[in-house]
Amino acid sequence: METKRFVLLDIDYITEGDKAVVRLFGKIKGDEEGKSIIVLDKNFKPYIYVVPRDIETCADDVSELEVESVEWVRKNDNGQDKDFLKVILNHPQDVPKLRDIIRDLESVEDIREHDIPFYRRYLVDKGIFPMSEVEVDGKCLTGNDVKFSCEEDVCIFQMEGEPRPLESEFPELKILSFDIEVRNPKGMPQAEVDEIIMISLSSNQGLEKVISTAKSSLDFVETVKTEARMLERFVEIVKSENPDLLIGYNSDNFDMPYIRDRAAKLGVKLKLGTDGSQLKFMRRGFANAGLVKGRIHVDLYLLMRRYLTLDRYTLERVYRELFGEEKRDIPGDEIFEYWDDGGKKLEMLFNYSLDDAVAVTKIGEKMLPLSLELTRIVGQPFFDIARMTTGQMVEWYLIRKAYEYGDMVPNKPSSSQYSQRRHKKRIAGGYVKDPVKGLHENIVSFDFRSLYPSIIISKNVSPDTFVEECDEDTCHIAPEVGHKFLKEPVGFVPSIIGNILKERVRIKTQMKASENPREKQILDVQQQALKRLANSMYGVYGYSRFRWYRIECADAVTAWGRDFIKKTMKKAEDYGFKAIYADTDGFYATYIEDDD
DNA sequence: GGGGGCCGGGG
DNA sequence: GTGTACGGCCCCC
Repeated sequence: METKRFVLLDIDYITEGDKAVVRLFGKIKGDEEGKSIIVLDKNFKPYIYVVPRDIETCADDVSELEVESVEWVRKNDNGQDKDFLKVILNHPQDVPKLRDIIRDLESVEDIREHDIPFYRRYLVDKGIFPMSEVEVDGKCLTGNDVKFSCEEDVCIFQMEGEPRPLESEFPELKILSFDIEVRNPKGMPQAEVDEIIMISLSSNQGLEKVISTAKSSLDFVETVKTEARMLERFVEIVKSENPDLLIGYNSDNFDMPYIRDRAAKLGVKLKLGTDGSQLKFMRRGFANAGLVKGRIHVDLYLLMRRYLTLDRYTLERVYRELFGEEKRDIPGDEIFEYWDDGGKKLEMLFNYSLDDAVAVTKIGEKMLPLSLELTRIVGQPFFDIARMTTGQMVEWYLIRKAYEYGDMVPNKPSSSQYSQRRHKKRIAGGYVKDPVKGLHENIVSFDFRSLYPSIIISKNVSPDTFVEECDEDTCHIAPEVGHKFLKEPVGFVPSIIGNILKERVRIKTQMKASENPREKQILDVQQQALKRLANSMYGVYGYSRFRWYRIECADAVTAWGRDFIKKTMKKAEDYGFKAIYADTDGFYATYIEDDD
């Protein structure tokens, strides 16, 4: 038996025979530092919970079906302990196959936790976190024992027992950015006819390169004979650089699909994965996501839309916002002219293209740490986190916490519940005072951005403490709307926000005490991530798609918020401030100086 | 006023 | 993949 320690980069599962095998993709720590590893776990089974009408009949009925086994469990469901059946299935794909049959059984009232992807279930149940270190016992496999074709220098490891999470430093990650240019003389590029003319690459460890079919005296340009060869070189460089993160700008929507289409046309295999697999795509609603196994493809465009508030999100605009300097730009419809020119203008095009890749690396270095910390806190793969809304992150964080607390996760709304929620009269939002016109001096701002989390904690606003009938002794009663929340016990969401805020205070203290600048910086990002999470937590009550949706909770929080902001403004006026403008989580006031 | 359709980024 | 998901704006009735 051997032990391996690695940074968990990604996770998925494959099927061997009729069994699911979980694969943990990582980068080894300690001996063999930096080498890629794929850890196989054959011993995790999918399951769902069943709410029985009559538990014994129900257990019999379910056992008749093609299931692995049935267990009786007791779990807390929205504040009450109840009996459930845990139905363990043979394969993850049996879940969608069998859940409707199970739900329709006469002895079954409902099914729960039936739509949690297998790899996410694994991360939650095993208590391990992507971008953190994990330790496993087991043995190395040779190529013949492995069912997928893999590069020979990747360690394939058969796990035995349980993975162990380790307290770990923030890992040093290798970033490789890429950007393609296309010769499109007419309209937007069409992969059917418009060739890729260059691929630019930039890493956070100094690589700066442009691969192209054109010759150049510029030393960062590598010339290849054909476009097919260019794509092959791209794959070779990705493999030899072996980055943890592959990043682009709008690459989910443009670069990745374009590379795929051209490669298909030219007969080039894009074996970019550490397991030797080809570039894949995942449907994600309105956008597909480019997937490279064992590395994490991140599209910065999506992240910038989330983190920055701008009128536009072009690479140039984002770069200017973050670094305060202009980046040169060639309009897309002129690129072919620069290419065809072959001289000075082509040289400009090479520089521009490399600049784009370098800018992506710089933006990534600045903006990725926050998402990486959120990954370590929420505990879902970085690939997913980078494509989630904050609301979804909150939900997955709560799912993990529900498991830790022994709580049953609420179901997602059915489509009819969803449209009911959407059509309910919108709740009153934050307090808004229209601005007083004019130019004001001596402005002070009062910021209550953390107001909602504090209200949720102090008023114990949670779906499991919400009650219809109650008096002021045992309940907090919201102003205006009158919703009631038990003072005791502490609700699920208030308890979690309380822990987040406590943890944040601990990290801030540690940060202030730290002498190490790198550590200080990491701790600072950690506390920012916790703040973000705490401040987004309120959203789960008011967003119609969420499992913990409870409009009365959202309604009560904003009611207490308005109450609080108005009282504070009143207080401020007593001290000589005059409110000019207020909106939800803060207000601006001028200080009226005494004339005497 | 609310439902449907389109767009964002990329070249 | 234990899927199929955004939010803002414009137009139109």
